[in-house]
Amino acid sequence: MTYTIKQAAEKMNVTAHTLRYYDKEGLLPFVSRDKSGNRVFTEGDLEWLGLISCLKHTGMPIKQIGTYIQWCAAGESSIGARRQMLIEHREAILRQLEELNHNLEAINRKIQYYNKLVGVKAVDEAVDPQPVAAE
Amino acid sequence: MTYTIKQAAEKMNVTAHTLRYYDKEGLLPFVSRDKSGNRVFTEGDLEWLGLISCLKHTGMPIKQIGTYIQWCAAGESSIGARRQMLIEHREAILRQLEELNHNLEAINRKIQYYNKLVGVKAVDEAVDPQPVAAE
DNA sequence: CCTTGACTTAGAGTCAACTCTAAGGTTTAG
DNA sequence: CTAAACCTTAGAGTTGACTCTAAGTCAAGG
Repeated sequence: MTYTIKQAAEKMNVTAHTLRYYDKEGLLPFVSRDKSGNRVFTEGDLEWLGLISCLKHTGMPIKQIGTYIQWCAAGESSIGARRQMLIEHREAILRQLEELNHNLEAINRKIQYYNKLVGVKAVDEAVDPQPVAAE
Repeated sequence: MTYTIKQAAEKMNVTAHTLRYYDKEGLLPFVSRDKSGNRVFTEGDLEWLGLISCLKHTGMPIKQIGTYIQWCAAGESSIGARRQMLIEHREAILRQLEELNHNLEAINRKIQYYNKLVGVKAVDEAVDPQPVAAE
């Protein structure tokens, strides 16, 4: 079974415009065309889209995703480089997670502080209450 | 002890340009000026900057941070609204964390797959190895 | 045959968040 | 006294990632 650009876009939770933009940026070299020039997405292509979505949502810039995809298209000789890029990207994700958790704690403390002011009885999972900044 | 815009920017890991931009967007109503019109940052101001940084790094748009800060400046009557905003923001952070962890697992599987191809002996903490997409 | 609706392209427009420039003011060191 | 090194403003320019428009092609239904 294959998909039109609209159907593929729906499955990926983006617009057809966005998929065309990705194609223009070199992210979709694997997508083929039918006799009248329209893009045809296969199940395998949707897996590629899933990978792109994964990299995008972890903060990799479109250009770098393009580089990665081009490396994939270039074949086995690029496996070392691809592996290295993903390892560095994993480091970036771990730093994001750390920062996000740290900031979440600060927000939690602030909410706790507001809960006290407003007189709410321990509704949320609390950390020890100390405001991040004055006010 | 007080700080110039450059020193405050350094402490916050942004440029002085960025702090002026934040001021223009209404994020720094608390910062006062010296007799010749230059911004003077107090220790308390740096705490505010810390809060702004926290909200920014968890994905809150500048405009919304502006709204929050204006609410703070408006006094006690806005405590309920501020609390509500932070509670909703916490939900957004938790969703981000969930997605980030999910995508991290996919990246880990892909790295494991490359490790096998490249013949590396279990260097990293592995999840069960399955590639995200073909190739 | 003709309209409807999906697709195509090149290229322009939008938005957030900076990032920088120009032109000028003030304070300190030589 | 003046040059360096800060600061100020208004406003223009950049970047990344879309987002949309215009003009056109193509296949199916009435």
